[in-house]
Amino acid sequence: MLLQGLHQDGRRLTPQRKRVLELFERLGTGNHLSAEDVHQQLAQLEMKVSLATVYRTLRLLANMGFLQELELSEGGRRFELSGAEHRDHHHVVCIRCGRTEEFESEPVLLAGAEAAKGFGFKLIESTLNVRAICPDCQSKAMV
Amino acid sequence: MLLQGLHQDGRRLTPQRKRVLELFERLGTGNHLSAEDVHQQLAQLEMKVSLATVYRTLRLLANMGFLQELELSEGGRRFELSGAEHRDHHHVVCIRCGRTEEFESEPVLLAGAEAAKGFGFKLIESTLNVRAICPDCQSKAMV
DNA sequence: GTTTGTGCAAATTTTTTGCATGTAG
DNA sequence: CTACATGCAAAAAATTTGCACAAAC
Repeated sequence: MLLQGLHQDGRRLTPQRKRVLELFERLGTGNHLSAEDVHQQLAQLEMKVSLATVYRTLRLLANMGFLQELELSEGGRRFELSGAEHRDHHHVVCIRCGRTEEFESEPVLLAGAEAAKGFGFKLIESTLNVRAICPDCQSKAMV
Repeated sequence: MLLQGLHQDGRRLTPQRKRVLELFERLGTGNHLSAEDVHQQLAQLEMKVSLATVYRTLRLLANMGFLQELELSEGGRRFELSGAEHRDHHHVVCIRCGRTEEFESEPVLLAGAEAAKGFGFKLIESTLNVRAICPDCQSKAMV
């Protein structure tokens, strides 16, 4: 899968690229790694990859859709494996307590795909973020 | 509003903080500014604020909820005004160059509202984030 | 063999911080 | 008055890049 994607664009499958992707797969979804994290984790596994290459590889894998770039809070961008579970799922988040519920919606995906197409963009994925207040927080006193 | 929020935490309303927030309000929707952008725009308006203070202020305003940090752009974080006047518009973001297009979609809003309702949440706003690759970046080499 | 990729170190870009001075409350 | 905030410049992070060498195809 990685191999085909690479060859399709005249790119090469190197040990470094395999290592980076394998690291994410080994950790599973839900792990948010910065470039520095990836570099250090690989070093600990005796599979050194230079930091510059980590950066280049993260960008490559994200562009190819294997990884997903996340919102960066403090200190750098983070990436996670884009697994089926987290793809195209949407979130309802309580802005008070952070409680999060997930849902799916075909119309939303469709709208996202059409919007991308309308601007000439190549779609990767779309996520709807609904900011709301959960039942518990609604019944609590306003601050 | 800004004043109250600040005083509540023992903070002060300075001209600099007012200027940064006013800049976002003046530009209105559809503006995703990096710290550097804010700094330059204010300079052009003869309302200089040091870059260090811009960074400090963006973080403050985002924490207070006046600004919202956006996901996914190369070369720095971006902020936009959050609030009733500018809610419910969606973004198509190029994951490589950060180019962002906005759009609206009734079905998306509907889906968000229904999802919130389904979980018993009280809706505040919803934003669809579409990750994609823009035409320019599709044609550029990746290394 | 080509052509692409890597490592290294240096260069850039982005963000934070220490400190003296200024100022809102 | 007295915290808190600003500006400046320097420091620290984060990311990119030039180039010689290595290696995938």
